[in-house]
This record gives sequence, structure tokens and C-alpha cells, in this order.
Amino acid sequence: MPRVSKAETKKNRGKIQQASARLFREQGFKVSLVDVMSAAGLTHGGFYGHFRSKDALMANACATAFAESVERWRRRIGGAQDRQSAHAALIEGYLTSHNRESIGTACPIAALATDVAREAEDKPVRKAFREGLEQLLDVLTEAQPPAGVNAREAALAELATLVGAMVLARATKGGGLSDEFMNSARRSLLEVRESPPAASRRNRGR
Amino acid sequence: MPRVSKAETKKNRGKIQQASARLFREQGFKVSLVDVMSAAGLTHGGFYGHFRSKDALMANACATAFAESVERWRRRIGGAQDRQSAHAALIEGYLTSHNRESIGTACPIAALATDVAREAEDKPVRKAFREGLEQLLDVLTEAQPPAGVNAREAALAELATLVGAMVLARATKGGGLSDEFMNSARRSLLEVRESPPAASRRNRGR
DNA sequence: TGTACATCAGTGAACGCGCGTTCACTGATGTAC
DNA sequence: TGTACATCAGTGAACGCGCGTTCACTGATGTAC
Repeated sequence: MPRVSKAETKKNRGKIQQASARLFREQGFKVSLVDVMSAAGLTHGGFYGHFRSKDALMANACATAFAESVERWRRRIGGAQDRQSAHAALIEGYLTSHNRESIGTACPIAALATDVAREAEDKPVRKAFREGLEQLLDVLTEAQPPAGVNAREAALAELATLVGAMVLARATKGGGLSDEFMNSARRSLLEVRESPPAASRRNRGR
Repeated sequence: MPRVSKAETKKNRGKIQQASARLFREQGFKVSLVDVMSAAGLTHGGFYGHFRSKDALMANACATAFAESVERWRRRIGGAQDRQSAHAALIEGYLTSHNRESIGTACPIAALATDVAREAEDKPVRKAFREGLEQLLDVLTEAQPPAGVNAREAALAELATLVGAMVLARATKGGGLSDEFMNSARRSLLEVRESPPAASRRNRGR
């Protein structure tokens, strides 16, 4: 069993990344290395052949999870006709019950932001998280309808609403409150910017 | 040292509640009972004279933290002249750098929602969290300016934005992004509902 | 009010368990000839 | 292409440590007389 081919080793590293990206999102960074390695189909002793420490894995798992999400978000706005529908696609794609249940494959911000906030500021996971977050923020900024003066400013507030609604929907899962959060947030985000703005409504008699 | 008076016992219980409400918010439920008891000025063995289990303490700490917050929110809207300024007082009181730093005494939703979501649905902490959240939601609903059709619906989306912005501001603390989240969320929440609505702006020539 | 004693709040050692990390070992892989 | 052997990816036991929970013990408190 020991001494596996280079291709196999690379595959094993990928399995550890995938397993940790999923398990950390699902259960937080408290997941043990034994559990991560076991989910990757390996024994725990080999871990340090792939990563320097658990801290390093946490950062790597963050980057892996964000890469997935960025790709998914880009695919969503890529399939839209204009910015308005790209914007709606991101919001409607985010606030789904599927994302609420499948924490291990969904947004790393909603899953890990609180855990990251508790890590010391010099830990590598904080940098990986910030960089990934900036990328998702860029996608959301690009998808802002042109009405707003400052697209980044609007995207920042929207991201807060999206993440907050998802976190609250998960914490209240099991009661009606959970759906209420997702529906209210979705309506609030779509109505404000997507309905004809007041200025043009004033001109509708023209 | 052992066998303390009944008044002292009650005080000790209060110290455990305060210590756990603070430490759980700061570091999550992973804080050990040794650390909680030590922060309360006691040794760990005596814990089970006050609470049945760590699960019971988690629920109790949640309730304690929410009680504090509800009182604070009610005080804020109580000091306001009308609903519009009560609404602004809640938002401006929430999105402060003081609340961002002082996690142990700030909003239990922003501090614990993700941890609560990871607990099994039959754990007592989930019920305590849901009940506390409903109370804060009620205060925010009462403070909604009368413009909106559905005050609860508006409050749900606003709470998502508030909690999301705080969670994101904490996770990105140390960079400029952190302030950006708080400022964007504050402006977004105040401008939408507090600026004169389009209808009345159209009538300003009257 | 004073005395005798049962109660029980808090102590600290101990329990079985799981954690992150280290390390001697194994044997298939990859390389040098 | 075939052979000999050094390399090193993965294994599993072990390390010191901290966890939630239990429990025998202590001695001041609270009560019965």
C-alpha cells in the first residue's frame, strides 16, 4: 500500500482538499484531521506529507471552496442576457433551499465567516478568506444594474443581505422563520433595484 | 470553602451565566467548561450542581445573551421620538465598530447563528436561539417606519443585512473591507426607507 | 438564644476519549546503469 | 529492455494534552431542638 505513484499522490491531495472544503463548511474548523483524512480515503498519519499543518489546510480548503463558488457565480452571470438578469440570477441562485441544506458545497462565506472571524489575524486562513471574498464581491459588483451610482457599494450591502439571510435561514431551519428570511431577502434585493427607479417613473408621462 | 450560602450560590450561578454568555459569543460553543467555570471564579467540578449538561448551559447562555440584547434594543427605540428615528437608532446602534470588536457583549445572532445552525435540531440551544431571535425581530418590526406595506417582511430583510454586515465586517477585520461592509449596509438600510419616498418627492412642488 | 448535627455547594482527582503532531516502518515506485 | 536499489507516500502506534462528566470528600451553612 505505501509508496503510491506521483499521479496517485496528486489525486490523494485533491481528495484531501475536496474533503476538507466540504467538511469544514459543514461542521466548522473543529473537524479533526482524522475525519478529513478518513473522508479522503486515507489514514491520518499521511496528512503531513501533503500539508504543513492544520492551519495550512484550513487556508487551502477556503481557497478551494471559493474557487468553486467563483466559477459557479461566473457561470450564472455568463448565461444571462443583460446585467439586470445577471443580477437576478445571482440572487435567485443563492437564496435557494438547496443551498440552505447543502452547506458543504454552498457559499463558503455563509459557512465559515464566523469561524474565520475567531481565528487570529495572522493565520493564513484569514488571507485566503479575504481574497476569496473579494473575488465573489467583484462578480456581484459586475452584475449590478447600471442604475446605482456606486456598484461596489451596492454589492457590499447586497452581499451582507445574502449572507445574513442564508446564515439566519440555517440557524432557524425547521420552523417557518427559515423560509421567511430567504423570501424577504430575495424580494427586498430584487424589488429595490430591479423595479423601475423613481426617476424614470416620474417621467413615464413623457 | 465548600458549602456556600444560598445567596452566594445564586450569585455563582449568575456568574456562570454571564461568563458563558460572553465566552460562547467570543469563541463559540467550543469553549470548555473548565474555561467557563474558571472565568466565573470557580472550579470545574461544581458545574453540574448548577446545570444538567453543557447543552443546557449553551441554551441558557443564549437566553441570557438575548435578554441583554432585547433590553438594549428596547431602550434604544424607547428613547426615540417617532418610529423613523427609532428605526435609525437601531441601525446606527448596531453597525458600530464597538459592536464589531466587543463580540462577547454584542448581538448573539451575529456571534452564534452559524454555531447554532450546526447543532442538531432537537438540541435545547436551537429553541433558545429561535425564541430570542423572534424577540429581536419583534423590536425591529415595531420600529419600522409606516411607509412599508409589511413591517415584518421589511424587518426580516433588514435583520439579514444587519447580521450579514456584522459577520462580514468581523471576518474581514484588519483591512478596509471591514468598514466598507458596515458603511454600505448602514447607508443602504437608512436610505431606502428613510429618504422621502418617490411618491412624496413627486409632490414636493405642492 | 445556644447547641448539635444533617445537608449540600464547591473541590480536585479520576474516567475514557479524541485531538494535532511525530516518527519508525513498509514496500511499490521511479531511476541509474 | 532488464535489473538493482534508493526514494518516499502512506501506515499505524505513540506523544502530551485537553475535553465532558463523575464522584468521594470537605466543612460552612442551615435547621431542629
